[in-house]
Amino acid sequence: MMTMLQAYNVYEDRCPTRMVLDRLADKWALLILDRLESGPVRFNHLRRDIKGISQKVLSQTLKKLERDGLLSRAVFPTVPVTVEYALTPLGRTLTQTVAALAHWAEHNMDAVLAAQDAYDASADR
Amino acid sequence: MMTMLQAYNVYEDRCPTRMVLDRLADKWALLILDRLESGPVRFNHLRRDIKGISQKVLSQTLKKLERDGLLSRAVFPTVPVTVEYALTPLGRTLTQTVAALAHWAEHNMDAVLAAQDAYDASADR
DNA sequence: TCCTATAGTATCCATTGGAAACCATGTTTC
DNA sequence: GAAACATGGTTTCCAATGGATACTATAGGA
Repeated sequence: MMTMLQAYNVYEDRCPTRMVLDRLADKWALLILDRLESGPVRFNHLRRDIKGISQKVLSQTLKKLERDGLLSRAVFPTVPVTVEYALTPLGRTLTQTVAALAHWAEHNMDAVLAAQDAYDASADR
Repeated sequence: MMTMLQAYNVYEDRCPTRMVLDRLADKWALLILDRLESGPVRFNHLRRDIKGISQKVLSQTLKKLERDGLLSRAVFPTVPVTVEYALTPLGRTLTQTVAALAHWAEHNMDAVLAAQDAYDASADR
C-alpha cells in the first residue's frame, strides 16, 4: 500500500484549507465555538453572552460555521420560535484547541501588557 | 491565602484580552507563528513560505506580534541588511495551540467539504 | 393598543485588507 | 557607467469587510 501524499497544505495560497483557516481564525467564530462547548445555546443567549457581537455578524458567522459542519442549527416551533445552536462531532474535535487559544490571553495578559509597555517605551520606533 | 479573582474575561466587551484574541485570531498571525516554530526566519523567507501574504500585511502583522511580546526582531548589519524573526518564550507557549488550529483543516478538509456540499444541496436555504 | 419576546435581515458608513508601485542601500553584471 | 538584483520595508489606491442602527414578522401578555 502506498503512503498517502500530503493532499492539503495550509501554506499554499490556493489550498482549500486556507478558507477553513480563515473561518476559524476569527475572534467571533472562536468565541462562539467556545461558548457552545458546554451544550446547545440559543441565538439571543449567544448574543448576550458574547459581549459586543452584533446580530448581523453573529448571524453570518453561525451560518458559515453551520455550512462547514462545525455546528448544527435546530428550530423549535415555539412562540416565538426557538433556535438552538450546538457543536457537531466535527466541531467537538476543535473544542480543546479553541478553548486554549480563546483563553490564552486571560492567562498571559500581564506578560503581553508588559511587552507592549516595553515596546512603546523604546523611542527608536 | 485568598483565591485569586478572575481578572480577565474574554467574553467581556472591554476586556484587554479581546485585543489579544483579535491579534491571534488572524489567519496570517497564526501562519507566521506556526512557521517560526522551527527557528528564526528572515522577512523575505516568511513572505515566500506563506504563499499569498503581501509585504504590507506581513510587515504590519510582524510589528504587532513583536509589540505583544510574541516574537523578537533581530537586525544584522549585512549587505543587504538581514532581519530575523523568532518566537519569544511567551510566543512558544502558543506553538502547540497554533499548530493544532492552523493544521486542523489539513486533517479535516474532506469532512468540511462534505458538510458544505450537504448544506448547499438542501434547496431550502 | 402597545409592549414584550423570539430570530433574524437591510442599510449605511468607517475601517480594513490586498495589489501594486515605490524607496534606500549596496553588490554584481553587462 | 548604467542596469539589474537583493535586502526589508513604506505608500497609495480601491474593493471588501465589519459594526452600528434600524427594520421585519409573529404572537402572547398587560
